Amino acid sequence: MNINRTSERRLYQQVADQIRGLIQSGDFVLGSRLPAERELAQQLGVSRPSLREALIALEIDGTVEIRMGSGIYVTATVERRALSQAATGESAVELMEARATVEAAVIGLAGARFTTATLRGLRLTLEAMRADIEEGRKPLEHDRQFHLAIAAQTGNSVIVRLVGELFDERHSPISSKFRAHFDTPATWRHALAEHEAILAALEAHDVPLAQVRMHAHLEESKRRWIESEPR
Amino acid sequence: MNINRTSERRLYQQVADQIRGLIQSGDFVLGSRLPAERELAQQLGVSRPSLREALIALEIDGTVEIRMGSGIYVTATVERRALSQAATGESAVELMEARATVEAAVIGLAGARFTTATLRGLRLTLEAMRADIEEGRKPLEHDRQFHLAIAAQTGNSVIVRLVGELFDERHSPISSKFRAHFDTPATWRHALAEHEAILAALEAHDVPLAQVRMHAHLEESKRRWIESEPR
DNA sequence: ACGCCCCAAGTGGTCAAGCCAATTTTTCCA
DNA sequence: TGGAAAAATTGGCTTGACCACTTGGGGCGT
Repeated sequence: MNINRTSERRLYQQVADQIRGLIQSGDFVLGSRLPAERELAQQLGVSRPSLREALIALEIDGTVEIRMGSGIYVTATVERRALSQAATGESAVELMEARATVEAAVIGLAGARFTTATLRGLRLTLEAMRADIEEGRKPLEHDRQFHLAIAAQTGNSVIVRLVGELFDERHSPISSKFRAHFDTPATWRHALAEHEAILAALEAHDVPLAQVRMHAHLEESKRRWIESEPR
Repeated sequence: MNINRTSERRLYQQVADQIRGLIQSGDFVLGSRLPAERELAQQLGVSRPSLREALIALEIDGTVEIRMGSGIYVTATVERRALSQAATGESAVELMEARATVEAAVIGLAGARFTTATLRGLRLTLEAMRADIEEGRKPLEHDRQFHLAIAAQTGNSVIVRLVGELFDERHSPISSKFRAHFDTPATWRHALAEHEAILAALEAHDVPLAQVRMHAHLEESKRRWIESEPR
């Protein structure tokens, strides 16, 4: 049907999205049973193992429930999940503003506690981030490590957990899935430059400047994220 | 290896958990490449298609990154997620210090946005809190309402959620169980007086003073909590 | 006529084997 | 010694087969 074999996305992702689209359009109704695997695979023009991979993705995100011997049942619709998100009223804007507020306060608390050794650790994290970018890898892990290392300087594991959770909400694979081209080497390079500016302020022991720069970094990250939202 | 073929869980879920366990135990290191699909399938005693289904689950939850022709790379560890869930590793001290940090930042953001009407609403909340105390009721709900009303002035529902979650952790039934006599009318009256001081600063439109007083309030609340800890 | 049991068909679960495409490594030649 | 090409290794996807569970229909007994 509509599988783009030249796409960089994995086939299971395309097939899963296609099924979500069929559910959203009403072709597959909430609570109803989908066509059997063999038939659905044929309809979508893929093999049964590939369809099964797509169904796993749909099972994980709660769209379908799979019952051996019985069938595949629609348990959630894209609209319902969108509604659920709308009900909490949380958006990317609010998440990033919350992060900016929290992490600016955190770096304010942590800023005076950095030593030469811990600053050096931050430096190494940024160098690892740079190496990731240059070698074509997503520097997500080292990005996260940078934010958590700053939070860790507070010596407060609740703060570390909060910063980690907020970071993960920003980067959850499920939320990122809807933004095909968001994180590019160019955007990662911007993020790295902003991290460098934060580190420079910490190295200068200028905590207020570090706060301003952390806040600016997260505002910029918000802007990059929002600009990539499909409209 | 350790696949339970009588288990009701799907094979891919068991295999995915097994791989998470290997990552957590250090057999597979963050950033490193896993054994190739064919080898890993053999090691775990499952077929390659079954392993691939497990890898999809791990890709979706961010544990691994899969690169065609290159390999499967560990991008997240279970330890970090375990750390994220650690309630036992966190103390009352850390929770209250985290609250102080976050809520001082929040009132800094919210402070300039109060109007006469919203300040009046805060006043009514404090009067309800006083009535609770005088009538022998725990003013917990109005205490919470006071903190959330301030957070609500930011217009950011993520911030409201964070403040609410941190408040609830402070007052969760499980954590409160260990402190049979912590909250007394005397301690509540102290808390109320501190809330009054915060409100006075907001009424004077003195946001920095409101921040200092919110911070002091939560430090005092920490002290009251810790003094009641059984030793 | 209704209820129960058994069997067959239809369903998902897992596997083996093969081939294609991308990446990495090794080898060969200039 | 370095670069290019070939080979090996990697993941991606397919075909086909068999196993296990569920459901529905038919037949038999009360």
